[in-house]
Amino acid sequence: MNNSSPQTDAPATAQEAPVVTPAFSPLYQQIKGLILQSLQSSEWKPGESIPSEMELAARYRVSQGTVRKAIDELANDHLLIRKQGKGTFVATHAEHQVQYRFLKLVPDQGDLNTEGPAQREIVDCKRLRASADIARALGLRPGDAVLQVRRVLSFAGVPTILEDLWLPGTPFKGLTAERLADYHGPMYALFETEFGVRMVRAEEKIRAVLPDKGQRDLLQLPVNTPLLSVERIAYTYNDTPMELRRGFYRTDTHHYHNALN
Amino acid sequence: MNNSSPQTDAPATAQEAPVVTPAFSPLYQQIKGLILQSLQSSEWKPGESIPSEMELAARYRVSQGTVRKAIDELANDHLLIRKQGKGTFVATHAEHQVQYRFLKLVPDQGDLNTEGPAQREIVDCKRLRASADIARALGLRPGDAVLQVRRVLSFAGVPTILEDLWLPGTPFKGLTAERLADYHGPMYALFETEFGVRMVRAEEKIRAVLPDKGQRDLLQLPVNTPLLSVERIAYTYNDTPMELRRGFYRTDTHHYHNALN
DNA sequence: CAGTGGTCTAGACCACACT
DNA sequence: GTGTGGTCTAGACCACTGC
Repeated sequence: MNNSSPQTDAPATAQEAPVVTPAFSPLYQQIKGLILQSLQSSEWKPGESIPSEMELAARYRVSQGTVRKAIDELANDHLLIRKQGKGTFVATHAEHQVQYRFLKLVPDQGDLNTEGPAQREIVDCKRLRASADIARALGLRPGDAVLQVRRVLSFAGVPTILEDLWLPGTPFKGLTAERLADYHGPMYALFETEFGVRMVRAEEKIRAVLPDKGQRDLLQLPVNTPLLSVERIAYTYNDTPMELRRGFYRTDTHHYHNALN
Repeated sequence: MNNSSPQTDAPATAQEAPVVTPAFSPLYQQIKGLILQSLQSSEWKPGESIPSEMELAARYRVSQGTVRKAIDELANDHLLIRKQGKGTFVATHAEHQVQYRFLKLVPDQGDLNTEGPAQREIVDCKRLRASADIARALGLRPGDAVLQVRRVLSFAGVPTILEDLWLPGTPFKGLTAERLADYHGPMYALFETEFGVRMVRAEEKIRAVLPDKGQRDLLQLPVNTPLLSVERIAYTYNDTPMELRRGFYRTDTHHYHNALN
């Protein structure tokens, strides 16, 4: 736990030794790493509280302030949630607060509350072998088993989002259209509780496209209606990609909202 | 500076007295507010260093740790930039690090470095009276003077972005097409140095649209090419809107990149 | 009331940049 | 070396929650 041999140290005899050895990791970063390990190994599960700052300080033999700084960063990354007077909890996609953390489509008038919950329809759900680009996105090899899901989300009865998504077959063994349809709540919450896969961050590439006939029909669109194409890769711990999602959003009544800070 | 009369206190005799008085503002938040005032009043200008933590602690009669926490938050908001060993500096849009902080369009292959800088062409720049929607967005009254700018950005010679932007007339008195064309560097950097207006955050509404003929010609597009419509409102201190920008992005060679945390 | 996170302080020491 | 921000500690007290 001291700095004489931090994890990031490179052996002095390494083949391609770096010119400088920037390796220095503060104690609180190391603590952060240890907490992260406990989260990954499900020692503390989503929704549960983790030990108090004092307990963790004793466990890791550091001061409370150091644990605090580690937790601060994890809370900032939305991996933990602090609740004054109650404790620190493992974040979960099931909470209403963060229900739509990754969905940035909002109605032009009103907000998600006035609009009410989305109606979901699973169009398709099947296992198949990963094509080259799917495999690359998910860090798999072409031909590996993946699960493909297609669904439509409607707001106030109007089909608004068409999504295709691909999941690696191994971690999601046993996921079926029925289980998806039966589950009421965010899809990422189901992934957490049923498969122990927690999505912690994502990246999106957004384009304007014209839908093909199949997409147009599913969304009941007139011809020449441009759609927002949103390609998302969602990551679990360790920057491991766990989902590729290609969404097509109607933007005549909704828009993609983004805050730039 | 004590909590007996924080800024957020509400008079007990207020007409619509809240049921609870949550008014409690930590010391470091008050310090943050004081630093913010100095930034607004240009006591410290963009690019300059602010006093050291010890000096500020003495000035505000608090401990260094309290000042540190205030600065931490301001650095997180990108209002200040900390440089170990050198000092803390007022953030500026002129630095290469944050040059394109608000532009999320990136090339499909390579990155901004391989692509090189954008070519800019000012198509139009004129003063006019604000329409109802422009006025609403900028917090003005319809008929107030505004500056309207239209420009095209090209990458590797290919027109890629068409932007219309509106600025409130008063703060930007003296801005002309010539000054815009002559200035080499980010537009927001010019706003800082020439008009003392620093943009600190922005919000964007993104849609997929089909361009009209005028837009199509300026971007030299074939018919039926959908574009990304990006409507941005940029704010300076105190959440004061200072710019409305309507951008149209080609997304056949580029995409809008967004990180979800 | 006890237990939790949140704030504030004071002091020591480390890493980095300049001179 | 000196001054800057960055880390770590230890202790005191405050605010919120639930018993």
